Amino acid sequence: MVTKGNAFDPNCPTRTILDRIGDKWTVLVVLSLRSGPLRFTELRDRIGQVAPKVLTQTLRRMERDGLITREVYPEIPPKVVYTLTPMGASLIGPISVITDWAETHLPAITKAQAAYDGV
Amino acid sequence: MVTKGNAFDPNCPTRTILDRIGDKWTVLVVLSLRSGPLRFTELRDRIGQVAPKVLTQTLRRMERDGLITREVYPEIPPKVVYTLTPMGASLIGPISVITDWAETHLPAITKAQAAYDGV
DNA sequence: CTCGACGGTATCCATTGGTAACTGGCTACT
DNA sequence: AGTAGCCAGTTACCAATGGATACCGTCGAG
Repeated sequence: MVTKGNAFDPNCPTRTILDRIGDKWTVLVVLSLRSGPLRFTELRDRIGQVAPKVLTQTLRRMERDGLITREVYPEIPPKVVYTLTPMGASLIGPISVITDWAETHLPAITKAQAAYDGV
Repeated sequence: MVTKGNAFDPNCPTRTILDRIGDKWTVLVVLSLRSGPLRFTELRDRIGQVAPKVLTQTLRRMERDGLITREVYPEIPPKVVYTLTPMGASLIGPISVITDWAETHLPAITKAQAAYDGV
């Protein structure tokens, strides 16, 4: 019944992960780093409208979770390079499944919303 | 190739969906309704520590998105039944991919966190 | 001597997530 | 008669989070 590693358990493993996946920027960082390491500002530019504070938070959390590595080159001007770890890269597949679903169903969702709001 | 329906576009379809998937309770609702329709309190009990206000918000949003249907029986005491739509049910697959990933990698993540915090 | 590159902080405000208490109509118990 | 309880929420309120804007230090270039 229900799930194995039970999503309904407050201490549930899955919840922890979903909080990451669901995070607005984590997914974008993973996709951005897919084709190779990037520096802070490169990520910033690539992702778009993300505040530096928020990007920093996201990257720190991802580093803590072992999804990316952060390498600092003590040069001037500073250089920091972010790279996907193998575990981080392994997220690309699952993420793609979700984005595919999203692209497939978005028209239906938009339609449903319009219908609901119209009523 | 980056994405098609580009996740970096602020008006991106994928972002809209990820906001739902990432929502703390939506996933739990989908999984709860997987095996059949449920009433409000049944959902509440099944999911656990969710405040009624928050559950209501979640359900309304899901209804608007066309993921569930809400049927009201004007009885006393009231009866409201929530059911997955076909579109809602089609989310089970993608969600499972994520939860599988989560269960597989959780040990590694926990370890990474411990290592990071230890430093 | 001022400017810009880089990788961030500091400060502040708005939105959201969440808690606790209450509603209303009816029935069942005492 | 009074009281308690069921269901499906709502209301009022508070804390945490997300995000915009501005600023920092160090250095070389002009």
